[in-house]
Amino acid sequence: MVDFKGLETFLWVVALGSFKGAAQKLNTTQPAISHRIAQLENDIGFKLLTREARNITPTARGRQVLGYAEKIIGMRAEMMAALRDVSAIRGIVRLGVAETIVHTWLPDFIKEVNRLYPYLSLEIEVDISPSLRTRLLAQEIDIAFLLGPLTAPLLRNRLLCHYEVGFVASPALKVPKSANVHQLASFPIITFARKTQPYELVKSLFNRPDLPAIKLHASASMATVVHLAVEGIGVAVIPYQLVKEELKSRKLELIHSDVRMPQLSFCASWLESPDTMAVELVVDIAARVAGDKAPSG
Amino acid sequence: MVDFKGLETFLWVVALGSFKGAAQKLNTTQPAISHRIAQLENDIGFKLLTREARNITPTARGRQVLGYAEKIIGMRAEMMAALRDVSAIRGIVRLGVAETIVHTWLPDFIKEVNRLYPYLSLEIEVDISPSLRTRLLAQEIDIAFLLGPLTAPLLRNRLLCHYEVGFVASPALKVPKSANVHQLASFPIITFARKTQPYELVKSLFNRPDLPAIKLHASASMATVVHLAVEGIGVAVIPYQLVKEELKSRKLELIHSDVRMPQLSFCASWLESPDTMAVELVVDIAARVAGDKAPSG
DNA sequence: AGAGGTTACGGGCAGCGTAAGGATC
DNA sequence: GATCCTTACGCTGCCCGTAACCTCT
Repeated sequence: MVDFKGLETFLWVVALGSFKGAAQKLNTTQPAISHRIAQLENDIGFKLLTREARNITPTARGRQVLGYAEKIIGMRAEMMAALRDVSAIRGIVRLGVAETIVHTWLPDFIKEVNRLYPYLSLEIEVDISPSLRTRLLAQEIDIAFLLGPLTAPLLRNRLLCHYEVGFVASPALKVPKSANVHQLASFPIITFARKTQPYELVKSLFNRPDLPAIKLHASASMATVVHLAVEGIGVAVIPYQLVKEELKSRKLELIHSDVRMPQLSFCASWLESPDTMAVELVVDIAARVAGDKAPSG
Repeated sequence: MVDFKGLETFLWVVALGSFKGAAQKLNTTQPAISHRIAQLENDIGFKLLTREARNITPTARGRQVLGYAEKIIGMRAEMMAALRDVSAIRGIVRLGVAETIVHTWLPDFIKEVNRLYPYLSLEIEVDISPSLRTRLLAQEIDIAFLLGPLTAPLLRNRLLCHYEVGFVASPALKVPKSANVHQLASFPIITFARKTQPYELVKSLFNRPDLPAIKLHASASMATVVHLAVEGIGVAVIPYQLVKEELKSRKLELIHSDVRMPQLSFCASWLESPDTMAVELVVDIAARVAGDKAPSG
């Protein structure tokens, strides 16, 4: 079957008037050009070139093919150019982000978007996942990076990263390194804001008949959660990723426990619509950056 | 580099919504499709398909590529169709032919033209080569099949066939089977019309001080030449091809001689001009038919 | 004799098909 | 468990480059 290589070779042979010239232009050998043209002529079913000594000209059929070949090759070039034309990706994308992400890979993500699509602006707002969901469905934001995936009609999701959640506490708090649920329940628990997935999870985990009522501190600010934990106010339930520094500097330490905490999965979510080009490209970048930073953990 | 196969595969995967479907459609295996898409995505530099379970849809970039791919594949199909569209080859081609050809492969040629290009009409006139040349340059005919090649600016030639020329005579004439130039010169010589290449050739061959003046009969009609020879009027100088039948039925016989007769080369000649499509196609057929009929002899 | 196109031949690599793997319903 | 895409692997066949050949100036 006729292929791009054959057409391109044909174009150059005609343009340069010689096989040898085309061979140089295309960084190959004369026999290769000869072979490609022969193959093209076979595929098409007609001789395309008259090989009179020192004078290669296209035949009637060749001239006809020439026109099409130019269009076809041009179309491919145009396609590649259009795909790579970052200036075509412009405008504003309104992005809602859960705070965890702000503290992990959001800065890298923003840099990458600005690098790849300098004509694209990001408007970023940070909120808890449930709020983001509402704002997304109200079309007040274009994308949300939140705890997901969300289920709603026309809503598309893309998994971005998972974070392991666990108990951390200041060494000053003297929590046993390996604590069962009863031991943990005796400390105040500090975690995300009310209505968030982790908050509800923690609540349900400790809401057992055999456990005393626990003190549950909730904060919409991650920094506050960390700060309270470092100050020894209680045990924080938080993705490890957010307290890497504190763990390293021994301001906080990991508490092993028999409480099984599921991972937190973060998704990009957006509304399906005819032109979500910019949105999808932004999601692509998010997926890549998030994957690079935290390859599933 | 992006190739037709990749684009075509992509089109079918999107159209059918599955790799498996595309594999069946394209008579190959699912892994092959998977590989081609992966390759295409590599070449283009973006993911083109979202592989969510049971739901394959193009990405933003994929939709963009889709449009180009359709155009490109369509263009190729259009090209192939146009090249094969015999109804596009229509009109009248005025053809001038030397009589020798009329008696050899012209009927086959006409049949072939009519078969391949039923919408094309041939207007044929028969004349001696010098007249054809004049008429060609005057643009009164579009192509000439004549003794050539011709040299004139803008004139293009294509070799069609060669004919061996020799002496033939009726057995009744009692010409020695092997005759030297002196013996031959004692008989009347019958050949082509005045001003033609063979006539001039014969004249020059026998125009020697050591030879008597010869009787040279010239006829613009080949049939007349043959008839005169069969009737024993003289020795004919004629392409063997034209008297195959007479040689077989012993009405004429070959005379071997020390006179070296060069071959007659017949060419198609036509005037270069922007649209010589039909003309060139006709020449192609002539070259093929002449080659088949008389592969250089 | 030299330039340029074609043909012949051997090697490397891409692409295919089979088969196993993995994910989702 | 079934379905469908992906990955692994061995193989075939194509395409390329080297070299010899042919043709025309």
